[in-house]
Amino acid sequence: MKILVVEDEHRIAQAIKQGLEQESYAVDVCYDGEDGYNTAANDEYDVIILDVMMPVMNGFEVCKKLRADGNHTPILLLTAKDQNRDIVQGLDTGADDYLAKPFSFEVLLARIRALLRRPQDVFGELLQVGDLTMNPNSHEVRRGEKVVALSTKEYAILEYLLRNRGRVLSKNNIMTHVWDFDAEILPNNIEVFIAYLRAKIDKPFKGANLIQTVRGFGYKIDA
Amino acid sequence: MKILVVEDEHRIAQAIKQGLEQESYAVDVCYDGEDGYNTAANDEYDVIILDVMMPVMNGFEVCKKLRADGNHTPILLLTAKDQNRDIVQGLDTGADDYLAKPFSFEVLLARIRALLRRPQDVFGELLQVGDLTMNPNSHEVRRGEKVVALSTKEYAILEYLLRNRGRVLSKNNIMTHVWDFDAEILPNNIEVFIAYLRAKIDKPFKGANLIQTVRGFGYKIDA
DNA sequence: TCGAAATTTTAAGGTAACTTTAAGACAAGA
DNA sequence: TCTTGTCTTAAAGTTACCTTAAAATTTCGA
Repeated sequence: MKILVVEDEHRIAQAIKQGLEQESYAVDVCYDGEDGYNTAANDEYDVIILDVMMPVMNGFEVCKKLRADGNHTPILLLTAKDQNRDIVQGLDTGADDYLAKPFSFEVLLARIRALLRRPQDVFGELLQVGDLTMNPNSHEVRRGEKVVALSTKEYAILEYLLRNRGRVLSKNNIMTHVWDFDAEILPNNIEVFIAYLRAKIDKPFKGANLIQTVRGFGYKIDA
Repeated sequence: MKILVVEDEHRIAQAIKQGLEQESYAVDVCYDGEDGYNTAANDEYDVIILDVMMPVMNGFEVCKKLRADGNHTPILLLTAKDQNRDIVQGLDTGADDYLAKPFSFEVLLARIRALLRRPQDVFGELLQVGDLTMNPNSHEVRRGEKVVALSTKEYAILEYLLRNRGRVLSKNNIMTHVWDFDAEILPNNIEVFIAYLRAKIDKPFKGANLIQTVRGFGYKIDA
């Protein structure tokens, strides 16, 4: 899967590139609209991520031009928080989805997955460990038969753990994947959320505790 | 991408095979569980599609046996519509996803794509000496079948030894590699940790002692 | 738009696990 | 046998994590 990121802020562009590559996507980066347009026109990508505010040629223009060329690659627009009224315009230019900055990496990943998924895939994939299941489409989490209600952050952390089943994830990993790029939180915050998750998906059930602490390194989920 | 289909109903098996081949997957087919297990065990596949209801050996058994072998290939179970309550059991055996019959081909394709998107390298790297293994991703250390729990420092020292298998490492080497630059510890501290490690990975087991003292020089690990 | 409820964040105290130190016993080599 | 390096043991010191609760923030319905 090949993704093109067009974003003039190097720090953000690099963070996205690095994160996506860790998810084993192939990522190319362009730092302005014109370069982005040329790259997108010459190469085939599975998804294009376009920042709106950019020098030389903004995201809307790039998007419009690509569509005019008959290019149907799914496009995800990145907008600043207070540009919400521009979104309608953005989608009018032929973009498929948008995301307001700042956003967490997990949310970005989820949107990309959604764009890559075909419309027929109504039920989607199922993430599971032992008798714990998560349906990313319906957002439903179950332990055995019982449905478990999770808050946004709880859900995001659990999803991240499940998508890396068996692997130890540091608090830093969790922080950079679940929180906004520029968020600054205490490590203790992660501990608190892990405790919340355990209280909901482990403690009330007889079976093995799925969320495991690996002292000095982080946490992992495994049966 | 290579896919194994294990399904006793020839009509369905052939339909799946044909459809997947049109999507340019390489497809092998087995018509019963035992044959399926043997094929999966001998060949490397990217995804295994397993019918649950099968003669000789059912899908659950095949799945369980493959996982017991340490095979982590993504497995998609096919269940009959009214077997939903078996699903929990199915996922407990280590399957990654399931699909209730009858299903559309598009849904099957989407699920396969989802499975292929998963990070596969979670169980990739494995450090090994004799029957001692360390998985840096899951942080799991085993001697034979037995999982061994190590503290942070114990783990770090063992990892350093394993990455330099057969080479003699001085206490100073270990100190500078495992501790902070400015840490000041006694050489005796290393001896203590080596003793802890031996107590956990050598003493309780019949086989050869893996951690060896080289008097005057340091320690090495070797079979 | 306001207020209540839910969620997220911060903070502090407790605890078990881990690390370090120290001192005496032991073993190998001269 | 003596010296020196290593091993063992236990106690003291430290740290990472967990728990709890209150403060801050966000969400959402009236």
